[in-house]
Amino acid sequence: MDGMDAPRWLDDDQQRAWRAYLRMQAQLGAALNRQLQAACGLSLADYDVLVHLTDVPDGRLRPYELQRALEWEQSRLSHHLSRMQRRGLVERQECADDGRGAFVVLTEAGREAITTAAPGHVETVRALFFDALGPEQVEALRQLTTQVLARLDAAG
Amino acid sequence: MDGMDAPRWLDDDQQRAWRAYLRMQAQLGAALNRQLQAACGLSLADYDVLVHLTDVPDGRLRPYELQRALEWEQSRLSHHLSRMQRRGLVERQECADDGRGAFVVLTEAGREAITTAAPGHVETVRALFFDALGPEQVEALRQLTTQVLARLDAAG
DNA sequence: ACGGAATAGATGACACGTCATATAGGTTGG
DNA sequence: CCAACCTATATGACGTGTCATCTATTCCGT
Repeated sequence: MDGMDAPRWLDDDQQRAWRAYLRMQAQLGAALNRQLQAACGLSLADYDVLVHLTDVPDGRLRPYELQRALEWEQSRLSHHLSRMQRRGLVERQECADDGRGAFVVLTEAGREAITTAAPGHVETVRALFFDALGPEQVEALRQLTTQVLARLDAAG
Repeated sequence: MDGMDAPRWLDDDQQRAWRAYLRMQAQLGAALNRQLQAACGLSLADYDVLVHLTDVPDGRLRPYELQRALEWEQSRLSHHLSRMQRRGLVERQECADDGRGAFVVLTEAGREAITTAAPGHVETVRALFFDALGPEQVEALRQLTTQVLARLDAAG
């Protein structure tokens, strides 16, 4: 799959685009993380977990459902839930239907954290990202990322 | 800076674009990391460090220069260099001019690793990313990421 | 009913990142 | 000259991510 013979490099336009993308990706992620951390002590990962739990009746999901929704590795989720449990953001419950299974449940503290966090986070995403772009650019980005995702899915 | 009153949510187009971006960002990064790891036991971070060292005469830089080039936190670089040193990819040398200072030097193993890794890595970037896009899309991406970067720099 | 395969989840080891702090050497105004 | 300060770098603690592996169930074909 790799041992190529004549390495085709990226052309100048591709280089520029790639570098800019990598820089933006790193800085944007860092900025969003800092904002969330400062505003309410959550990480982006915490935020994503809490959003998914909030979106569901009873704030309660099987870990494997959460895993598929987040597209995380199983052990990443398991470790992360342990840490969030330690901080009181979620709880684990046994699952009556399936002896192997469990439930992750949003606690009151968890629900409050995400409720507090969401407006500021969305505002930051807008301020740092969408406010810099016109609607055509947003559409172009959606289109282009979707195409790359299709490619990634195809590659497995 | 955050405690907004009436939270303005993202509109549907923005939501779609944002979700697609986050998904692509995560999956692309993971795929590139896996490829590098499988092909030559390097991480993306290793790769970036080695590229910068390769681009310079003697393969030798002061850590603070490397830090600014990579836009990494200082302690991240220091820790990472320690790990790379342990694996024999770089060495540390004392700096005669400045008693506090040091040099990071590419070892032979380091130079060989990056030489081996680069073609496959570039090929993967092309295969997973640029092959999915037309030239106008590449230009649109460059433009859009550059605008966001300007915004991020301004927010500092 | 049973034995093997698949599924749900947890865990330990270890790489990676960040924050706060430590150390030591330069720089400079008085 | 030297005290206050700034710069270069390292480190320890701790949160995060991955891989390999372990356990307990459930499922399924015979």
